[in-house]
Amino acid sequence: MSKYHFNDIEAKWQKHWAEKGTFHASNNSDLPKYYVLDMFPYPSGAGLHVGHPLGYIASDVYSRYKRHKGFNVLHPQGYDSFGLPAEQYAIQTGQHPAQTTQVNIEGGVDNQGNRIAGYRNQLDKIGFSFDWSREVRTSNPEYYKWTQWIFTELFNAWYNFDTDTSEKIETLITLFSSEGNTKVNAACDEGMETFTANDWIGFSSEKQQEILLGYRLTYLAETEVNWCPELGTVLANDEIVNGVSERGGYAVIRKKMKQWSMRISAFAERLLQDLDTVDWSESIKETQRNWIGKSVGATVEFQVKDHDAKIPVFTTRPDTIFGVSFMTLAPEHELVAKLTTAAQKEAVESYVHATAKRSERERMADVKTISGVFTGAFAEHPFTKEPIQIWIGDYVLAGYGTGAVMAVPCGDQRDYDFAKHFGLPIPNVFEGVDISEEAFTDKENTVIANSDFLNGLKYKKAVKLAIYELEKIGAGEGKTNYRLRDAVFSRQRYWGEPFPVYYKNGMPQMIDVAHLPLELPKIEKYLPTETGEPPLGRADVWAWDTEKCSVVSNELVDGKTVFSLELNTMPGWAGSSWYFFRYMEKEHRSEVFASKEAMDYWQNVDLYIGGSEHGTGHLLYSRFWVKFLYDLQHVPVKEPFQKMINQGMILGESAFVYRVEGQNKFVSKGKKDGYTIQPIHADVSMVNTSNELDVEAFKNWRVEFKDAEFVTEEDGTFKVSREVEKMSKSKYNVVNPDDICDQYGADTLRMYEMFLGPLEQAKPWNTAGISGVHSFLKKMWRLFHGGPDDTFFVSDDAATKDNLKTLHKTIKKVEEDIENFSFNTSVSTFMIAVNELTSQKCNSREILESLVVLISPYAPHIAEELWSLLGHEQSISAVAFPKFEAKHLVESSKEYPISFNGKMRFKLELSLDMTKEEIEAAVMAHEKTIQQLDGRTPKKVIVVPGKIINIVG
RNA sequence: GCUGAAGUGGUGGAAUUGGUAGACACGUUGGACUUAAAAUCCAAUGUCCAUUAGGACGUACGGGUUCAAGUCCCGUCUUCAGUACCA
Repeated sequence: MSKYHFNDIEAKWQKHWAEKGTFHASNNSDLPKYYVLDMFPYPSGAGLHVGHPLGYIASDVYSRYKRHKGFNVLHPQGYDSFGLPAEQYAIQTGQHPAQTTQVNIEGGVDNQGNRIAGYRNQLDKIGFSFDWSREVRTSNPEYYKWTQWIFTELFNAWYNFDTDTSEKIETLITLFSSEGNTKVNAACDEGMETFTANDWIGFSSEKQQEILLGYRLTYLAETEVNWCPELGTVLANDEIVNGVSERGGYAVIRKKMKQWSMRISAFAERLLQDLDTVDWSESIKETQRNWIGKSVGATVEFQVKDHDAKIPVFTTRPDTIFGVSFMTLAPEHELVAKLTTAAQKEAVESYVHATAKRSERERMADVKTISGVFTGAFAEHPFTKEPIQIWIGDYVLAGYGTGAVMAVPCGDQRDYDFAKHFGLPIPNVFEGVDISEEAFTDKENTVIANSDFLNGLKYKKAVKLAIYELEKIGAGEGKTNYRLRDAVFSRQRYWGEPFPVYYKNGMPQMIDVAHLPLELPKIEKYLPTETGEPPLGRADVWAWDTEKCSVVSNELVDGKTVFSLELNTMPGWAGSSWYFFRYMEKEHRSEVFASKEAMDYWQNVDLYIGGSEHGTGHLLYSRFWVKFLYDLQHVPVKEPFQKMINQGMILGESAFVYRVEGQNKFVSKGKKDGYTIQPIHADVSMVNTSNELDVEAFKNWRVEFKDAEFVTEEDGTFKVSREVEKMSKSKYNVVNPDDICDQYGADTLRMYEMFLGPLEQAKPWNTAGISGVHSFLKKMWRLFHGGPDDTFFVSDDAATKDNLKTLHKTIKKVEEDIENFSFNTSVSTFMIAVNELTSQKCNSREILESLVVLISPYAPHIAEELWSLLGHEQSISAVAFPKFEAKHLVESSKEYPISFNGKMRFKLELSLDMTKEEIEAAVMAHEKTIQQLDGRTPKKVIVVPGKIINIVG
């Protein structure tokens, strides 16, 4: 073989790696461990486009590099295989989602006759060093058994704020029976009643269960949820974008439903603090901080006049307490109905009704409009005892803080606007500040005035004293508030994990791990039932027999030993919140979710690569579960992902043809002037690298284009215009990696994706540019094929000085680049190395062997092939990375740039042994210097040995 | 509005600590080889002026620090991403 037959080479080595299990990681190795993880994909029927593998290629380069560096590398892959598309496909076609999912992963033909390549086949073509023996699919019962188990563990736990850990529910029960709940500092539902030990012992079992539910880390509660009627399910906050569903863009309304929730809010402070312990980008940490939304301030209680009620509010500005001139409640606030006077009743009710009717989106759309109604009631200022009007207004959100605010118009712009609009007083509590135009919100320059004991104090001191005084009179206390809400965990869907829950007398009961997994039942249709129950409501065999410990027919439900099972399923993020532990275990997967030995060895993910779009969902939920599992000593780590890199999106270059408005006529890009045109997408596969459209193919693309007229350029070609957009099927700009592999090879694809630009940056894909990388690989191949008739040839002669210099500068640069995830620049470095070695006519074994190892993380197939041609029998994958030796880069002279006033004018080769004075003398004596100076005497000469010479004057 | 990131040739991008701006590629132009094509190779390619020698300008814009600024400082603009009546 003398030509570079990449297709043969790549198929050969991919087969070899699979057969030999080359990349299977060992769970007991003396080598240091390194765990590299990709965010696992949802296997959609559309298959991979060239944007998807970018992160996988980067992580694969790093994994292979780490193996060369002597690490035992775990680099697994799997599928986040529960999800909406498979279910919607099931609704349309009746095909079971499990079947669709399998075809999408393994390839085949779906029941609509579409040929599906299959994720696994597509991934295999790219030559990843994944350890497939540890594959995970979240929809496999063997896997979701443990997702269900974690759910039951959360159910059987509570959060103790005194020790700041999750504890077993038994410890809480013990506390309740010995001292009631008055001293317990736990995360619990709002408005939890207080009781003594005697009360507790006297409660019925149902009552006790109900109370415990208010403390459990996953709990059932009537909550106001984001209901999406089109999708027929509730959505979590992070599944809603701009007030509509992230998937499909459907309207979302507020609705009260009984739902499972996760008490993630208990972990808010730890989720925030531990961000400092991980090596993530500042922007993604910031996204998480915003989402957690910590704010420090105080709660203040306002006594309502003539009522036995207090209204608690949260404020970050207790220092402005004397600036309160009214209060505003959210229209949904529970006290509204009670407080409203008869005179205001009608106005208040119509306002409440009107806001309830508006969707989230409408409410967001006009934040500018100020609206509100006076309730007629008054509260009392805690210090001055002055009466304060109580209003309602939709600028106050029911879901944040206490759903009520103390309005300080002089210090808050929204309160200010509200006061101006309704003619309410605006007292000024700031010294020397003009508030006739707008509120004064700056904290730094605050000096408090007109505020009794706070007068003359600056912000920080005033806050402290205000809280102290509030606590003294029992009207408030210091308090930290978080924006992070508990996460709704129920979905009214079929294709998700069933809850391991049955109901006895209306109270939820967990199924013991010994009887898990609780597998999804078979149903005929994947739609909600006619009575509005979730799809599982259609199952006939969906009841739990507590004696047989198995699922039985619904007909057997008797309320004594056989009970109804939960009809909701878990959300998409359940399975992805712990999958990184599952990969660690390969031996006893049905017995444990991951063994202690495996977890002690692998610890956490050293490098996690994936998109930044999971900043608030997946990354927050998995951190929460890991902290919980850590508290119960199920896992040895507090954080799942030590270092994270977020790869940028690869964008597509869409092709547009211009259609003349109202006619079946298209004009080429250069001819469009004078026409009223409308751009439409053409499939990029019909356009060549010079932007010429294959007109015949275009005519055949759509029936309506068959007889279209085409106005071409002078040379007869028809040109499209290009625009960079997100890669998507609907924009006809998708490039399939399979095609690139067939045409140029996986090694070319891998190197080109790395060469495109910095990993974390968004960048457009341009197939035309791939030829540069491809010719580079061919050129490298030729370096090893300098024998007669281009046969393989390397010599055992000693390497020249130049050869060694090229090699070692390459080792140094490539090593630094990989460590810094600067993969694009190392591809350039390889090109420079091969260009140099080619012109040096290098065929030295010593040099070429090292070169092959250097490049093998990037282009593993060609590296394996050349390695075996060099006479090695073992795979190159574990060969030691070449060692950099600085001695080969030592220079005796330097070509100095000579600048005049900072501008480089000429270069001069000088010995590096020379002193500053000698250099200066040599430069000043040079004829070009004399010519440049033109008789002037320089004011100053800067000599930086080894760097530069600058002559000033 | 707030937060974060970024603005460099026709294009993707490089310049890791202030020290030769535009590495490495794509594209374009010209040439070699070939009956031809493909493949390969060679040369040119920031803009402007100049026949050459050479010169002026040049890293979003305006200032500043420095012998020297894409890089540091101040101000402005633009783009992208996240988030938003958060009290």
